[in-house]
Amino acid sequence: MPELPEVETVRRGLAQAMAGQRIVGLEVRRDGLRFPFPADFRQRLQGATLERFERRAKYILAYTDRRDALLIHLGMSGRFTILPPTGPAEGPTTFYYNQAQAQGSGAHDHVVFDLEDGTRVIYSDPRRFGLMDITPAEQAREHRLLRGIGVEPLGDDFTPSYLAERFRDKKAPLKAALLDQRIVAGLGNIYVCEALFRSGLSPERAAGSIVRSKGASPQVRALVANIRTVLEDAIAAGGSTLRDYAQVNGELGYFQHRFDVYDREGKPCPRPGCKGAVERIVQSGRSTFFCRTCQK
DNA sequence: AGCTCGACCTGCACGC
DNA sequence: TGCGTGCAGGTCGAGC
Repeated sequence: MPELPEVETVRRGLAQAMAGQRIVGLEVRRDGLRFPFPADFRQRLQGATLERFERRAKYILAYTDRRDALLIHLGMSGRFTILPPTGPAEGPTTFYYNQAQAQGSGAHDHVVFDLEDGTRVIYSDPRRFGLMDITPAEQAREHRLLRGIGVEPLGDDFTPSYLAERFRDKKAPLKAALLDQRIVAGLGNIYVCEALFRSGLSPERAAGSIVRSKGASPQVRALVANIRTVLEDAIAAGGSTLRDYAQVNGELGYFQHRFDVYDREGKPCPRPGCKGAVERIVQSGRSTFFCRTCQK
């Protein structure tokens, strides 16, 4: 699922449902996801109050009143489902989580949080590429998985001169360079394709080739601007969808979004006046979608 | 040092 | 219907 905009949408949804609340029950149904859960994982979270939710790259950091941070990555297929209490309409202490039953499955529900107000939050992840870890809050941003990650593309440090510096002399194709989390944090396969399309840049082109000897070229500037807007647009779409969608079935993360090129192989190029078609190629083992006519 | 690729998992869409 | 194949929004670490 998740690239930066989806993770940000999930972060906001979790904060809305969980911040300020105590975890009164925590069920951990397997040994781990991508990595084993720490031995004291459950003990450190059970009874703790969740204070605030941050995002770094595609990671979510949930800080507790015990000076811990719960580190979460959704991998490819991680999802959170929020089930508001539907009781106690039918009884003083009974809460019905019938939405979960309506959705069936549950086979991949790995971690279940029960909060003091009766909300239940379920993490499910069929492929189990996601991860959760618990770490002291002060060191959370220096966690081994976060150390070395590049700048936030929506932050002040993501500038044309930064990108030019990191791309200079780089022979890897633009596609691979933008997927490299050590350079820019949070881009994934979809938004790299989309940002390159908006910029009119070929994903096959060497990253260093858009850098002028002096520094940031117009192409670098355009790419930086387009990366920002493609992410902001997606967050806006997720945010607007979040309200309705989360009310319908409690799920956070996926939302309806139109892409210009991603997963549109063979379709006409959406650029007005362009006669080209969207092409699919494979770069470092992953699909790239682009229009050869307008992306140079 | 920089880059590519396999590995980690399950589910789903497709063609035969 | 069943089976094999290829594909999926990520990323770590081995190996060139």
